[in-house]
Amino acid sequence: MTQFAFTLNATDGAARTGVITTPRGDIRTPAFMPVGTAGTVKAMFPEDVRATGADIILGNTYHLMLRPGAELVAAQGGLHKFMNWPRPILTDSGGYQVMSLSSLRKLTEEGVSFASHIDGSKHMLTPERSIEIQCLLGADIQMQLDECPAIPIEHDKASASMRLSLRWAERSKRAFEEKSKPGMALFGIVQGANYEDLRRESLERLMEIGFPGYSIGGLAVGEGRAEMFRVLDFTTPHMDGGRPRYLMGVGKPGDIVGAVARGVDMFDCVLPTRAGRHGQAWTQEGAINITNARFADDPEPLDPSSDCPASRDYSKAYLHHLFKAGEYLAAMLLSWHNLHYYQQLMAGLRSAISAGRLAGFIAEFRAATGEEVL
RNA sequence: GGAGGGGUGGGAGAGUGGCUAAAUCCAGCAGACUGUAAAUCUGCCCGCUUCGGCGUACGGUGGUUCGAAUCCACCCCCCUCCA
Repeated sequence: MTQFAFTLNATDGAARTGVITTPRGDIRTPAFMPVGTAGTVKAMFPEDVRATGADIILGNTYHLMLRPGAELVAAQGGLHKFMNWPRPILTDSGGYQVMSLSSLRKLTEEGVSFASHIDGSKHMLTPERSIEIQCLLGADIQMQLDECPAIPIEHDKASASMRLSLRWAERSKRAFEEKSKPGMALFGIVQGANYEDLRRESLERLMEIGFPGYSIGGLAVGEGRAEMFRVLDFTTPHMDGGRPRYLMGVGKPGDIVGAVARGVDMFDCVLPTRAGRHGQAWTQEGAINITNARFADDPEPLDPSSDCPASRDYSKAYLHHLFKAGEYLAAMLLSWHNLHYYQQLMAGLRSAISAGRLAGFIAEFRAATGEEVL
């Protein structure tokens, strides 16, 4: 049986391209992973997600725990079968909800106690329970439970939070060794806000514990692009070069390009789907909002040269109309287009790194989109 | 012809003497969204503005009053019922 493994194929400066192999299929890196929190990449059919070029998608421990329940998903044959996505799935541990649902939870050494945002019922998420749920779901790549604090945060608070996440990393690994099946992988998550000493301490301790991949958490949480890149600059050079590096929750296209240049291999973000549902589309010329009045009579598609039907076969005027009319197809087409744009961007990055021309690729990206990649 | 009801900002529709440039919803115009409580949220939405304000406004005209979308008179228009 295929085990979890990471193979580097080429590097260009700090940037790398390679393949993560898993029993459910390969993941080409740098990889963008669409987010399918509640067992669906919103407004997308799984086959269309695949057609955009996605090798792996995300699921979420907290949301699937509440509804429909991890045991139910397991009884239905696991998340892959349940949602008809046979390829790799990475699950977040619920750590992000520690931040996004901070008003609905209590944090203790033991874990996080959530009051369900759906019905108020109480749910205790410990590192052990989070891993148990991720194993019940059948996630191929799992995340340790962590605390994801927003930036800015004082050094002493960031330090205490990071050390809690480290203790949870150890507990998560023990639970994973007990519950997981062959071929599954557990990633540790580097925390420490925007403090170099804390990021270094977190990383060194995690590498002592030992994981098959390392996530960088707690970024894109209010610090801004330049500060995020500054944190990456003093973090990725110290990471295990033989393991995949996953920048959690990132990001905008320019964020991804800059992070790839700094040696990150994996990304996930709700932006292409969420912003797509809200009318924002990324194009070769940068981001546009299709609901703007200027597109009402624009007969051009988002990208006539694309091989994505959503980008190629529908005019901006039609997409504009669908949004104005509140039609479901509006969200579907723009989610599809954006996911395709992101996957094309990743494919472009991979081939540029393979060819040793990443700098040129970035220069072209900056010139075309006006994005500051720094 | 008679009786009754009503005319408020692009639309619907509150408001019956000062707290009203006028609730609320919709439409419109922009913006935001980063390990998804999001098909969501925020701002603008009479004109001008140096964003502090200023000027005009609730069918029309004329009154009452310190003050009127709100009270009075007449006129115009719409709806319902009766003939």
